[in-house]
Amino acid sequence: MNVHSFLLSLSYQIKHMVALSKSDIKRNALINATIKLVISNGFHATPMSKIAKEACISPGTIYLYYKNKQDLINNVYLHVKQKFTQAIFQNYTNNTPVEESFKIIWYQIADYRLKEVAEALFLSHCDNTPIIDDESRKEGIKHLQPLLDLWERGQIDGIIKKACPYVLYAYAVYPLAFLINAKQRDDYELTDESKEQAFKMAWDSIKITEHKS
Amino acid sequence: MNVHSFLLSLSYQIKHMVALSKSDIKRNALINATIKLVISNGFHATPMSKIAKEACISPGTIYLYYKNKQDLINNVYLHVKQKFTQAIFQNYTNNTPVEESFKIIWYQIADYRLKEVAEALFLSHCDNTPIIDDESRKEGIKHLQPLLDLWERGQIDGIIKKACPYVLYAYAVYPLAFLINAKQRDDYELTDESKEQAFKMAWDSIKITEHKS
DNA sequence: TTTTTAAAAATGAATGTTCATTCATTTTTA
DNA sequence: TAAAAATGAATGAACATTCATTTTTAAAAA
Repeated sequence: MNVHSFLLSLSYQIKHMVALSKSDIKRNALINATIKLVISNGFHATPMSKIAKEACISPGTIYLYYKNKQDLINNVYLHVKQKFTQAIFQNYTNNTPVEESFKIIWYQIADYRLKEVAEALFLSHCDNTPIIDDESRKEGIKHLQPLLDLWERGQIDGIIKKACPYVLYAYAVYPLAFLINAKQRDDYELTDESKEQAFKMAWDSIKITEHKS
Repeated sequence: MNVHSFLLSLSYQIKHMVALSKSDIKRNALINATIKLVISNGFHATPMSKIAKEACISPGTIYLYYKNKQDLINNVYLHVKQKFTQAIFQNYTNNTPVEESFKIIWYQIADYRLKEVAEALFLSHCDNTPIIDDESRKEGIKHLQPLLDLWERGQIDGIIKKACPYVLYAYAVYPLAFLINAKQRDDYELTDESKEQAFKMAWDSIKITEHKS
């Protein structure tokens, strides 16, 4: 590849990046503004005008991207949910032993929530509140399938308790949301050590306990 | 006790009940209306006029009982929180063995949430949302002290893991909130059997695992 | 017991503000 | 230079809160 064609392809790539960005930059700014304001004020207490200001665009522009306020929040929810599930399954392959797989996914969840605190709070907010349409909410749950499959595999192997996915999720994953919330609101600190401890507790709760013979 | 004095005391009691009720009936109607509407619409999407209508009083009357909308929600939150903690510790005495004590309290929590579904959803809503003032929120946490003390006792006895109260709470109590939410929203059913299973998972997560010798 | 009366409680229409959404105009793009 | 994108002031609806008026209460007087 000579210099000329390299520069040509580079300029094309940059142009293409910019072209992609055009509206995507705005869309991202909008999403982040929504998340930020919703977690600190609540959805209905956050005016569109403030979201617009935070995203450095005009209120009218929001309506070029989303039909209305409800459509905005549904889409932001789905976007975050997708990013979340994308992040947590990235290192997972389904031929790894169950406990190790679970550990990998669990740590991905913990690390995602610790890194993307705002998004984590936003998800908690949406999941405990009637602001999201039922349809979008159902859509958001689907993405967890690989984890449910993993649990089923564990159950077949006699490693994981025969509880339904809701119960397993409640003990193995949901507590993390509480810890992140506490970390934000109170003075609780989630160190590497307590993360390890929290994982052990998650695993202890869903694994089948071996009895002393 | 003769008939006369019986009737006298009865009329006194009724009068006293009615006397107590006067504003208490309204206050209760107001609280229940708020809970009902907040869990189905969210706080900021619930107008005072609707709360008033649901409680069968006039919008203006609310302001005789509460300073403003924020004051109303703070008070409802504290009221429910108090009722909750009152309910869950009612059979607890601190000279019962740790595991049994925990089981008693845990089942009280589960049963309260199953019976008072609206209140349970309301608490989830408030605890994951910025609608409650920090001050009221802090006030609401205090009431859990007996449970924290129990855990400390368990830690001293070497029965319960040496995790901080936040972590213990996240695994031993918080998952119940998820299960109740799921029960409401989805088709998940919480039977006596799965309740037992959930308790076992809660206990398995916080107890110290004995190693095979 | 019935009537009177002043205080307390409750009412709901009116007020002023906030906000979602629109659209005529301006700016940017290619 | 025409089409596309963005703007932000204007509109109308919704809502929290107020307060002049009405209703209820219960104690005092008849």
